[in-house]
Amino acid sequence: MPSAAQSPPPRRPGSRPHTGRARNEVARREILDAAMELALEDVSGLGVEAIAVRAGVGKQTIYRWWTSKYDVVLEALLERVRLTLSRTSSGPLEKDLARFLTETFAGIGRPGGTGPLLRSLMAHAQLDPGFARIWREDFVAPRRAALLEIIGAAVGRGETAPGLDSGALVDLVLGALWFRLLVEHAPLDEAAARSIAALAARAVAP
Amino acid sequence: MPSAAQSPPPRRPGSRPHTGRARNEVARREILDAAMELALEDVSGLGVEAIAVRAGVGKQTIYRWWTSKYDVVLEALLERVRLTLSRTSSGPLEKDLARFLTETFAGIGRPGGTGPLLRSLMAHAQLDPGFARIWREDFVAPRRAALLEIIGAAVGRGETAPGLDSGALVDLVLGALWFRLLVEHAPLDEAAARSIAALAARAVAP
Amino acid sequence: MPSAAQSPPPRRPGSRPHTGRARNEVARREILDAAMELALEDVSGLGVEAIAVRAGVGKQTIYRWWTSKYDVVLEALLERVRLTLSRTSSGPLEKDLARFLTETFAGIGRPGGTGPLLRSLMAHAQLDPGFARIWREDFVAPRRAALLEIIGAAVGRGETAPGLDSGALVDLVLGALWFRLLVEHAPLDEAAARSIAALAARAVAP
Amino acid sequence: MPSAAQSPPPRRPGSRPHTGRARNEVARREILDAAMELALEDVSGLGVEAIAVRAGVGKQTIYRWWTSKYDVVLEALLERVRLTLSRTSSGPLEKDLARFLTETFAGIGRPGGTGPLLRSLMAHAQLDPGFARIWREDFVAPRRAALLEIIGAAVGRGETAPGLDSGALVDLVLGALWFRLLVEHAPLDEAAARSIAALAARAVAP
DNA sequence: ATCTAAACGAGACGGTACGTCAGGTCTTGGT
DNA sequence: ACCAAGACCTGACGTACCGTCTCGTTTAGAT
Repeated sequence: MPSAAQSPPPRRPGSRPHTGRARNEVARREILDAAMELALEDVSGLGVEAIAVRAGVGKQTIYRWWTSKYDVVLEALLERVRLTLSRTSSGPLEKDLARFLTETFAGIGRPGGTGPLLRSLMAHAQLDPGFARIWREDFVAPRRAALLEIIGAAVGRGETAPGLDSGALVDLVLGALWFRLLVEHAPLDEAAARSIAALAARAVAP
Repeated sequence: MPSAAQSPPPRRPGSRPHTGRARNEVARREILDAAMELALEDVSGLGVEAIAVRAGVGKQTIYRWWTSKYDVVLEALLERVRLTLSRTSSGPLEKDLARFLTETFAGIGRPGGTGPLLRSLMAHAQLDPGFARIWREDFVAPRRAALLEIIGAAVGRGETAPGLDSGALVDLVLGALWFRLLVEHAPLDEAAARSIAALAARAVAP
Repeated sequence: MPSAAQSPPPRRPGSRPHTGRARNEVARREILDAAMELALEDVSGLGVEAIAVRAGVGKQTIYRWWTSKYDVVLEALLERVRLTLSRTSSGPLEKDLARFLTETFAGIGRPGGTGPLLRSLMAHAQLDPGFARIWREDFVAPRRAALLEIIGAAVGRGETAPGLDSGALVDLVLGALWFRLLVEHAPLDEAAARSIAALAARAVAP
Repeated sequence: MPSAAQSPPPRRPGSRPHTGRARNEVARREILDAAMELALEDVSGLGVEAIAVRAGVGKQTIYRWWTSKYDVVLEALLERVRLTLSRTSSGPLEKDLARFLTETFAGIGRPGGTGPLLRSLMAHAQLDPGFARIWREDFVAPRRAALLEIIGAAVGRGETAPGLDSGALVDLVLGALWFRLLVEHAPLDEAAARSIAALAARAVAP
């Protein structure tokens, strides 16, 4: 089940302006909301059929605009967390990292939080290369970029040793986060955030 | 599809010595081998039916001893990598870590390596809580333990700062590994191993 | 495996005119034809899977409209023999009965005839009360009615003694037919038809 | 699932008198009793596994002596009804027939009677030619013979017309019985017995 | 005001894999 | 050699969900 593009289907710009009935924005909203609701209630109960029924929509209306249920959920997720990325980096690095992680953990771990959803999407990315691409580019990459920005600011403030491999550091931090989320061998609480932030800060200290 | 226990079903030791036909060890081997073969060839083409056919075995014989195809593959994987864990830690820490990561990356990335299989199992653990448990306990935990041992040796050699949160460090290192494996945004090569090892070693240096 | 209703699922007439894709009549035909073919070739090789494959149809499409393979075959049989019932009764009774039996025996005994199929359906009716009902009502009852009509005509012509229990006579005649078909201790040939017709005619003669 | 021989497995008479442990007659009884119990309780719940469990016996012990569960049940049935055949024929024919039918109907229709069992065996005979043979020879044939004897006595008493096809008459009578048992469109009560007997007697009257 | 192409709710369709079930055979260790 | 237990192979079953394909209806923009 390859998945390739997201929401708006490819429409060559120069073709014809438009004809026929316009897309029903209400249906789009209903679908996204239904998908997110179902995902938060019980990820395993998420299916195109279920989304369609809850949204009061035909299955084809979903397949017309998305290539799979995961594309739907990802789009819903992206809308929901669009403004969540706090990029303020007032320094020092350890504090910025701790804040970043604490905020992220909060959004994930809160009851009704996005944790199960994120896990499910990451899981699907392992099975569907097409989805893996948009998952990587639209969800993971921005979060890596946000962390890179925080680290870059620290570099600018001269808080770091020279020759730092920022990319690797980002992977250490985000990796720890995801690893704990996916394996559930340790909690994602504030203590964890502080521990990880402290280690990461020490790793780059001059 | 909940998954709970692994291969040998719970048989209280004191109950009865045994009666009836004994388990066919050949069949067990054939099943595990078939599962591993199929998984390495094409993880997505892995199904109970396919395993049964290739192993020359009835489906029921698989369901009698395992709860899902993932239990089978996990057991096969565990047998295959049982002795892979190199726990030698001659120090210094950075070198030990680099070796650990390099070896691990090699087993994963080699053509015909276990990378796709690991990804698929990690993915399934997100969907099946029962499998998640045995995955965590039988596969992930031993690898965390191996790393903890390496770090513990470094502590013993006095290479580390006091007050180190070893668990968090393990999660940074393994997390980075898994994060790159799952998201595929960066290669798992020797340079990556060295980068990660260097950062980790710095993070704990006194 | 209870079986309850036949082909068209109950749709209350006043509810809704219809929505969604209409039933595919071609598929219906293919299924019935495939079922009948398979049944005539080898009743024991009849299975939902086989029907589906030969009809070029998904199994679900069969289960959507019928409750079991026997419902399918019965419907196919009913279509095939719909007009087989010769109800002409020119008298005298013995001749009419002989003709009725001869024709029936021919349809049953002919190579590629419905004999094995009828036996299989009668057998299944013993195991599935739901199927027994439609079998009785849709297949057996019409044949009893046809015989009753023949006998009724003879009564009208004054060929019979008063106080005749027509139902019992029908059961004697059809019973003899089925008994021989099911037990196979004696042939179903024209001589048999004449013997049975003669005895039945004598039984009701004034 | 062809079924061929009944209880005692083919043992060439001249071979060896006997060696090894003797057949466990208790097990045989337990098996037959368990089979009959299950058959009378709920024919559909009858299976080799179930019989074995209730008899406290291994499945193999059943398959060693019988070829299928139906052979078992048939043997149990034959033991149970061995002496049921009342062959007294004091005349006149109509009365003898009525008595024969009434007694048979009673054994079948009584709650806990053999009706469902007979139906199930007749059904199985349609699916298994091997069983059909022993069913015909060991169960049906004796009952036909009993009726033939009754009719033969009537012939001897000069109650019948010349040129009577006794076989056909038997099939009319037993056929009516079986037809009503298998299709259940009419009761098997005393009135039915009298109706059938009356018609049959008239059919052969001089 | 009409025409027309597209979107829509509904739901039937072909397909794949699943997990279950019963039948009949084979093997173990004990009697 | 028999037995109870129970693992084994086989093959069909009925279910679930997927993604596609009609239906007949609705709606917006072009004419």
